[in-house]
Amino acid sequence: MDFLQELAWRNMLHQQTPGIKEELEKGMVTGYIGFDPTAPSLTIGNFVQLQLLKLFQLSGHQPIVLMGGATGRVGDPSGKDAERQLKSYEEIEHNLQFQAKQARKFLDFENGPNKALLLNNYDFYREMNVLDFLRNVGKTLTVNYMSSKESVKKRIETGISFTEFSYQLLQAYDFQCLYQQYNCRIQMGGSDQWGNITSGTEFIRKNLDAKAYAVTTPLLTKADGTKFGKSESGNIWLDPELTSPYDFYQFWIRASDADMKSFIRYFTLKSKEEIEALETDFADQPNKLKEALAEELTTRVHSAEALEAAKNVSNLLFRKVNKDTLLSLDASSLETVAREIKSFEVDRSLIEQGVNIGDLMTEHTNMLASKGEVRRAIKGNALSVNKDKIASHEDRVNQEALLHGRFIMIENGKKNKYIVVVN
RNA sequence: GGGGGUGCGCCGGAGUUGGAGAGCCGGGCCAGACUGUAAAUCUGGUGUCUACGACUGAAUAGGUUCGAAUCCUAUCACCCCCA
Repeated sequence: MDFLQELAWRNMLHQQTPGIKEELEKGMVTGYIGFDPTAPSLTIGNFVQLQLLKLFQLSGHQPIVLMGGATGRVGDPSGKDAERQLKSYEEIEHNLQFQAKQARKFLDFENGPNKALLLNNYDFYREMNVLDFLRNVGKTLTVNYMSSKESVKKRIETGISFTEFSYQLLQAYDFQCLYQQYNCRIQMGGSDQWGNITSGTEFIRKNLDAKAYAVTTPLLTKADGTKFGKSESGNIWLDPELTSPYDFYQFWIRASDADMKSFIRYFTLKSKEEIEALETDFADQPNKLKEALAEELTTRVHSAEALEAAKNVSNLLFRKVNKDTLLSLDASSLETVAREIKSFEVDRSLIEQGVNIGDLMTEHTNMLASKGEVRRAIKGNALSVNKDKIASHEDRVNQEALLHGRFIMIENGKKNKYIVVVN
């Protein structure tokens, strides 16, 4: 596999520095991508970067995952129109541990001369004091050069702290350290990182009198212009506690047709031939492509078992949708559904006494935020209990609604489904 | 340090010369219909509640007034000009 060709046909090649093709053809090269631990988990946005490292490794090169223990403490101004809120050291350390664990799943850290490495850039600064920094790092670039970077220019009007302004120095020095300590020649990333990355190649050129290279991928955008990686309910995380495997699977199934063309090439490890075959069928069977994508990614990010559960639940909830099939489900199937979708536990006595539908959905669970929302949903014919539409906000739910003596399925519209579990 | 301005719904805009605001337009978002769990289109909705009604609401806290988003005082945030 040729790394650059692979990126090219996947439409993942945005910018590259000259000479990189020749460098990669010489043999195994080491390259890295940095990840700042500003969130408790990686997202599918970060997954694109992991995918890039994966393809790099599959091409016979050595990937480095560089966790931003240092840079995360400072904050990258790229793509932000306002100053970031600093995270506490404890939070950053906690996030870093979690993200590092996640990243380990996607690359081969065990075998071969090109086995992946996981490093923390805090190690580069542990022994450094502020004077060392100013003399050894800060002297490399002029403020003029740094100010010409897009990430800084955009903030000149609205303001940028010295802290965030310095960020590119840290990232550039990272690259220099990796070059010296690990012979790392390439830095990759999203196209928004181009400025930071080229600061790094500049460092290596000036301080080491050596040549380093950069490759970036186009930032993934959605057909409707909204940011990739966010659903209406927020980020899509790789952590199953934050985004359940079912929700993760559903994210791909529900994706817009128009986005499929880029998604399928960005996210799967399928061969060019397989992808082209799927794309040919796409017009007739758009859902087949979405399923293929959802299946591969759910397996890779979670597991085969998680995919199985997510698919089962999806089938139960979307394929066979009438009341009879719901009633025919056995208790263990419902148990599975309750684990995968949002479920709420309530006291048995509550249901035995009979509870108002609005109270149940707001006070006793938090399916909806207010009773006004419950009324509006009922008015819009959106609410149902066990597949029976709710006609009035005065309706009550009692033990007759219990399936197998302990489950109630409540739906708000086609997509928002909840299970109430009685105990 | 001095002077001026702005601040209401998730966002953008319009409007309010002390006299009716849960309140205009657009976007977003939610739901319904149609579909394929997609898009487009059409329809309804988008502060809270014990709901044909009531309550809260114009940055925050006070004040003047029969009546305040509008006037006054203080505070906060942002913007502009001068130094």
